[in-house]
Amino acid sequence: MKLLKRHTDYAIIALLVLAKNKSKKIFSVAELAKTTKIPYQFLRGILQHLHKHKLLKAYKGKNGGFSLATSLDNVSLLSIIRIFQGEFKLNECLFRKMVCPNINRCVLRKRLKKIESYFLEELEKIKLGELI
Amino acid sequence: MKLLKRHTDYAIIALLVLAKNKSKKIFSVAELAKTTKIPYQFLRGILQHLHKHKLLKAYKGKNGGFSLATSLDNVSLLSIIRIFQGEFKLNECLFRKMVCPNINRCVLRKRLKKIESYFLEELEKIKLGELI
DNA sequence: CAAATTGATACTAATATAATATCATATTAA
DNA sequence: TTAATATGATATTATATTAGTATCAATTTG
Repeated sequence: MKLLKRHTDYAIIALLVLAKNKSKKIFSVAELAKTTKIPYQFLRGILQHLHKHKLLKAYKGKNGGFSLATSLDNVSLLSIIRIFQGEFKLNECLFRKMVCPNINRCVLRKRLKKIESYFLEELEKIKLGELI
Repeated sequence: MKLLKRHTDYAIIALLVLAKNKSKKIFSVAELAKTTKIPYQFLRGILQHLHKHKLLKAYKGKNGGFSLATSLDNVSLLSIIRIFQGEFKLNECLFRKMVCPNINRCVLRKRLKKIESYFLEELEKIKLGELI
């Protein structure tokens, strides 16, 4: 079972290309699609998402495109995952409340929550800046 | 993003019912489906899977059914997840080798592998026996 | 004003998950 | 012995998620 979706993968690849070419600054989707070999329309959607989440600046019109809005040292792997995959939920459908009528007391839920928390903390620690 | 599939959930529910009714021992799929409200055919497939993986004994013919093949103290949450979901893969499609031509040296992969390992170890520690 | 670019959104395709149906085989009890 | 009742195996269908495409509107710039 894959824990990372293609969206997440592509987003990181695109962000790293932007970070590696600081001199150029603004890339159009077409340029990025070409250098990364990510399907143009798909990549467009991804970059628009990153823009909505303030990770990219967008420039409309001729010679427009996207540029990094922040240093990747401040951007965690987890933050990208969250944008494209939402939260990881480990105890989501377990038992559908049959076993644990009282959620607060349920030992299992607590343990799962703890595992989940560690997982998220570690993914938060990984910054994209380290990958350039 | 849900990390547990319905199969896993249902499997655990069924196993717990079997463990809670030690006196009865053998349950048919029909009985289990009724008490757990899990769709009959779906549950059948799940129990057949658990049988294949030696967690259940199967009895064909009239008055047949399934019984626990082992104490749930020996059965981890992870083992059930593995049966129905396969392995969790955290670094599966990350970068499609663009960033890391040398897998062995890649720092990111090592870190992801470590997170993954902790995750699996903790899920292995949780035994279904504790949930009865 | 024309060309190039993103914004928004609707659509299609592929894959994975969930659920159902059915025929074959084995067992048991009347 | 045989009819009823189970599971074994497997094929099929339905639904949801993920992946990818298309398009029109709005904006910018030369």
